[in-house]
Amino acid sequence: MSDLLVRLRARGWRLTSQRRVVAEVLDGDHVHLTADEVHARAVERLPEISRATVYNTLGELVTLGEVLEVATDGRAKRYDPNAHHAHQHLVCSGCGAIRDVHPQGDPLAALPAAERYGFVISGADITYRGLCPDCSR
Amino acid sequence: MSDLLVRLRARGWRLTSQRRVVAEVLDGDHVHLTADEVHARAVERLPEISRATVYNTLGELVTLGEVLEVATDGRAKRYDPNAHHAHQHLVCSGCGAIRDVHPQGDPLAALPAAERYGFVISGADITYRGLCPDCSR
DNA sequence: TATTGACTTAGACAAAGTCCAAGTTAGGAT
DNA sequence: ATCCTAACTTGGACTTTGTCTAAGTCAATA
Ligand SMILES: [Mn+2]
Ligand SMILES: [Mn+2]
Ligand SMILES: [Zn+2]
Ligand SMILES: [Zn+2]
Repeated sequence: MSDLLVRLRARGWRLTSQRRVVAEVLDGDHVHLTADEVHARAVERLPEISRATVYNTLGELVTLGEVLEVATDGRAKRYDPNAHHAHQHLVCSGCGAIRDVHPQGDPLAALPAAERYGFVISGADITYRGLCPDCSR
Repeated sequence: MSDLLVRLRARGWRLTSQRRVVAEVLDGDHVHLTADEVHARAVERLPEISRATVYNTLGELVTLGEVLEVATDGRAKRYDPNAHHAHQHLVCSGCGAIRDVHPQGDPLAALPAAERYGFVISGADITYRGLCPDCSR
């Protein structure tokens, strides 16, 4: 059983086949699937799984901090299992490919107090945009 | 007539009452309205204006580079008339308020070549997140 | 003021996501 | 091992956000 499922069990989650399959589909690096993509892959392993359950499970994983929601374009949200390692995203404007990146330094340092409008700032999300090797040829 | 309408006229646009109203609604600083918000305000001035025209006009303004599309959350896109002055955004996680901010330095400098995966990078969008003075009380 | 192609409109359609009542089941209790 | 039940899942209705089209309107030129 994956570390994720162990943590979920420890939080009182029932380990249903549906939740196992969603967790399996989200395993890996540079994974940024939409809810419908998660559903399509889950259906391959568990044909009767419903869209509602995929949305429910993804939402619960986000609430628990096990998965990040990433909005890279104006389209569907993407779900990112790499939640325990702070990172930013590099997105191809041609094909939509997404890579995890780790810029140097603290992005908050670039924002002077005079530009903070009295906000208590908690973080910054950076989306680098460009063309991947395939799309720039 | 506003500078924007002059520029549109110079590009061969017909200056319809609908387009004037959309341009008026988008005037101002820190303006980041959704398409439906633009429509609601436009209807106050021109009751018969349709949703389709608001979407069409916003899309045209974006194509012409007169308005920016901003996706700060996973919800509706926001339309930003401050397109001729590069800037980033500070968003309140409580109420959704958005401020334009101007961080120092070049955000691309923080991304080492080893983290670029062969992409030709064209820019970076930064969303600072936090709580506004009202929401942090 | 007549003409006409650009523009606008209402509403159908689509994509992404939420919600609910009814049925199923994981896991603790016996 | 079986029972029990709160937690979970399901299909489908519904909502929000956005796109598209056919038919009607009108801004700009002559
Ligand atoms: Mn990621
Ligand atoms: Mn802005
Ligand atoms: Zn690409
Ligand atoms: Zn606020």
